[in-house]
Amino acid sequence: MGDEFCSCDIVHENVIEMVKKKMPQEEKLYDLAELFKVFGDTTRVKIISALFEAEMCVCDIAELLHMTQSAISHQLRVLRQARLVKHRKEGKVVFYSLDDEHIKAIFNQGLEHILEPRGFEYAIS
Amino acid sequence: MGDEFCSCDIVHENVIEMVKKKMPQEEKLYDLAELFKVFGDTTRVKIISALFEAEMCVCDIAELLHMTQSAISHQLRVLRQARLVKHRKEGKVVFYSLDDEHIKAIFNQGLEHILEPRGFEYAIS
DNA sequence: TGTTCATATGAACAATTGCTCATATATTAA
DNA sequence: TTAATATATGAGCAATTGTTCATATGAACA
Repeated sequence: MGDEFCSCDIVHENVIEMVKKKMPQEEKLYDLAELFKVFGDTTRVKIISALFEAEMCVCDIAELLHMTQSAISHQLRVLRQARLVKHRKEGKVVFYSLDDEHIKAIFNQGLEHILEPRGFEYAIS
Repeated sequence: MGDEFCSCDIVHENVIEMVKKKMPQEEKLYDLAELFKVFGDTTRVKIISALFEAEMCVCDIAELLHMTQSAISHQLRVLRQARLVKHRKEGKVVFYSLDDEHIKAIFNQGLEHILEPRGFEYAIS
């Protein structure tokens, strides 16, 4: 009532209060969204999927995905900043690999969801 | 060598071939990225986090998050299309709730990752 | 029927994002 | 040092995204 965000009168104040108390800190939810954002790009998912199988250098990944070295390097930077990949230098060549087991877990959970026999369509038309 | 995407000579063909064979279908990876993309927005994460606690109507969510009814409604549409939320009508009021258990799983995996005592910073600066 | 109200939706706009291109950095070898 | 090469990075641009605003839809009720 008289609220500046919603003109509705039907507001369940008790529910809102309860949820407000139970919800994680705003900052935590922000960080969570930032993490998922990193996974929310086809190129990055492909890179992660590739590194899931083997350590690879920038050049290998570019060739594998048929993309430019620059594009791959830019995305690897994002993955590095999110600490999802590690890198190891060997002369001029930089080898990338997955940083930890969490990625596999998150990744596989997502895959299960996708593969569920429910006729999903993520068309954001 | 002579590749159109990378000017490097150091390409590990055997690794690339191996990875290429093992990687999931391109389409699956695309769908996976689309799923994560839905989780990759603060507003949507907040909505999911709220519905994690209780079923709520559009108006409740708008008030809880201090956002307009329109903004919330638009985001609920995205969540609906990704089949992450269900809705139930009761007169003029539409109640939303989480669609299934997978969300909790994916969500919590992400939180664990975030909460790991490693000094994470997802600053995409 | 017409009015009220909860929600949905289309258009427009600003902010963000992912790529390309050019160039910088860093390492190796001559 | 200079040349060659693997990777990194900044600027610019097109495409995408999230919000606002105005309006449409649909349900309850006088």
